[in-house]
Amino acid sequence: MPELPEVEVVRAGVEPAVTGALVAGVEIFDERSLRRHDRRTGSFTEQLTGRRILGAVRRGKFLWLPLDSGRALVVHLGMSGQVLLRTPGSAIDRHLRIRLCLESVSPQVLPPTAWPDDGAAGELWFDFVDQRVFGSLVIDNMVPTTDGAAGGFAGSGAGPWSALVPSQVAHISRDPIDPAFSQSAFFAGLARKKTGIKRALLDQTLISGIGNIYADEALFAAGLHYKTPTASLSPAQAAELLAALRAILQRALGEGGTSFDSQYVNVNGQSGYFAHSLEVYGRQGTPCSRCGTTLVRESFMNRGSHLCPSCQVVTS
DNA sequence: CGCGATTCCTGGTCGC
DNA sequence: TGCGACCAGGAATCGC
Repeated sequence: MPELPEVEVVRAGVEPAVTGALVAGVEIFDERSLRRHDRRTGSFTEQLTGRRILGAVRRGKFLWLPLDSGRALVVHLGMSGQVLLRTPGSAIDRHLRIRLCLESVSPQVLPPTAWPDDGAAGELWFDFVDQRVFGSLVIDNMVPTTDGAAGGFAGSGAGPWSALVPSQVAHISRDPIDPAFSQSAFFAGLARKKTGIKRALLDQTLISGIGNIYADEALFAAGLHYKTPTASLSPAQAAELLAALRAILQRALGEGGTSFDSQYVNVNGQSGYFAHSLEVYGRQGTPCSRCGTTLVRESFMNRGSHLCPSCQVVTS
């Protein structure tokens, strides 16, 4: 389940390989991965073929590649999406949905597993692989950010596209490790909403990049029950929750993200290690690391919520 | 207007 | 052993 750390691993992996590359061709193996593309502005293939990629940017779980046309290729991994960089001639993945054929890529910026060892220098496959087809690729127009800051995290890249964001991403809030994230707006939003804290964390409009795994982990770290009304949080509790979110996202990022199986991998097909560091997610039936109480898994919002019934109780 | 339920989708797993 | 039911969940959309 790719969340912010997993998407950032993908962004950092593709950035050096795609920046400056020319899209020489597009192969569509499954139209469902283009479900969110608005065809009224032109076909996906027409708007991508012949364009040059200028960088790789991420906000929350959304990734986009600005194009020299002024638009951007927006990538969302959904539940099971992967981006794999491959040398032409590699075996076809079972769940390959869309392939971009890239040209004029300097061999020295390719990941080691994509180094060409024959006459294919400068050519690279950008494979969008997605088993459950919840992810999507779209070509979108760019709009200015409301605060004038960068649209998202772009690594070492910058350009005229920096203070722009794809229109399909504009309604998503900044994520908590974005330098332009507004703490005051986050706290004000918590005070204004009339809903439970986990629902607010998963709703990407107040804060972005958080999914089911890191929501459960952060709520455990902050000692909060998932149903705690957002408006009931004290300033100290809200600050502690935000600090917990940042700490967990940064730690997961440092470990290459969370992988349970081959469903989430980096652009070279390798798994991250954060699954070993999870305190509550998937650990129902085992003792809480803080108090020893048996952890439980409850059904909430049609998904699992993992928590310690002693450390995490509704306070109001 | 905003919250919360529904929908999209596949493959692994479980029970009969 | 085989087959059907069920579960995992990000985010747009719809209904109330």
